[in-house]
Amino acid sequence: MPRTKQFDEAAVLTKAMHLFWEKGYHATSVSDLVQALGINRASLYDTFGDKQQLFERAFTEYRAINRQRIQAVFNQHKSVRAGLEALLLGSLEAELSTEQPRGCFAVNLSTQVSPKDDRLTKLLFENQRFFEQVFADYLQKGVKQGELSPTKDLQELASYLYTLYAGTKVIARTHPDPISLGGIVQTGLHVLEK
Amino acid sequence: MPRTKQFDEAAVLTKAMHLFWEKGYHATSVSDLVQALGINRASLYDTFGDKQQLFERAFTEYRAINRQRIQAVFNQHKSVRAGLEALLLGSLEAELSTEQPRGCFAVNLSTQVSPKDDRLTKLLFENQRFFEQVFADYLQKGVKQGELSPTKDLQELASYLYTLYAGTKVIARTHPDPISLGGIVQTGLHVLEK
DNA sequence: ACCATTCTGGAACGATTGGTCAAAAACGAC
DNA sequence: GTCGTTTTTGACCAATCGTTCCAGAATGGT
Repeated sequence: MPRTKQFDEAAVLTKAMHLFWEKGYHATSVSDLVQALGINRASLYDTFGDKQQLFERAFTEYRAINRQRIQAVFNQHKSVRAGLEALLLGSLEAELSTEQPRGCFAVNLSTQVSPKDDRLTKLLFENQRFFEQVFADYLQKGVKQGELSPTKDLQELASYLYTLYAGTKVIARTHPDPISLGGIVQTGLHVLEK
Repeated sequence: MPRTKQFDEAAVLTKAMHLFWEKGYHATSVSDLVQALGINRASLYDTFGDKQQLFERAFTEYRAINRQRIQAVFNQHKSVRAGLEALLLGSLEAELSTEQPRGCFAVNLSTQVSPKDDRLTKLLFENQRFFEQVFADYLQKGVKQGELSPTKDLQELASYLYTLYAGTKVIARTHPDPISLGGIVQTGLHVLEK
């Protein structure tokens, strides 16, 4: 009966994601959001509830996008080593583009959330475990292909790769130098060798 | 003529450091500080200027302490590999103690500071470069001892080690599991092998 | 044309933010 | 003790925070 939605909710959510991603939760005010999203203050509260809920939806959105992106990169490469390189180096190129905030939303959040905040801490840990599993599955493919030695502890290797990923994301925020980061990735991936 | 200082400025600064370290800049209010430091609001402003200056002094304090700690660990171990293990694993034990905030103040700050904040970004990059140099010097010692192959690019290795350090500090914040982290460190240090 | 509903602009809410000020209390020198 | 200086104190400031509300403009279905 009534009128249709005026604004694209998904597009607005993406804008919110970028803001929170770049500035973090506390440094992003509702006024900042209203201005950046281009919708009215009341519409924001009507659509998303409150700041906290908007933040969580934005983060959830990020997780979905990031998951999709990583799996796409993996599927594009037959060689596991090449896939991991592409993931770590390809996302580094993204750091240099101005359209996207630097670093990884989830990694940023890990250092911003209080360890006492059980809800978000748990969410972050689940996120970490999920990506470790994605890494582990991908490594398993490498073993089957004969690219990786079957004697390796894949779970441990996967945890290590996530740590390496997080580390590169941290230093990419303050100094996204492709040359330096490229060397780091090459060094870090030496552990894949038999 | 005047009177002597009423409170221990260094001790107060340490408390401020812990607060900022744990909660970050924006999430720490001046009221939080006043309560935690045990001094009056006006005394805080009289002694440290404003919130920003207090934060920078607290971070500077952290850098000094952390630098001292790292160099002390290195000096305690003849083997470079053992020294690096002790640094990465030893500080992990610190994560479990409740007296100290989790993670690394500098790493946390890297993901919290806006890349547009030239002042702090530069400070963080200097901090990174400094530790990379400490790592490189230590690795050099390993080469002289015959522990490391002289063919290695020590600067690149040092950058990698800082990245590994940062990564472990990130995941230590949400899930400081010594077993998992121990495995990650062992895996990450395989790159030291000739 | 009308109604239902959604969005807009703005004002206003109490709470909290970072920061200030004048007065009082605490001290060292004499 | 008394004076002079400085720290400490608690009240206080304007600004901003997240949030709510409402009257009117805008729009789609019937």
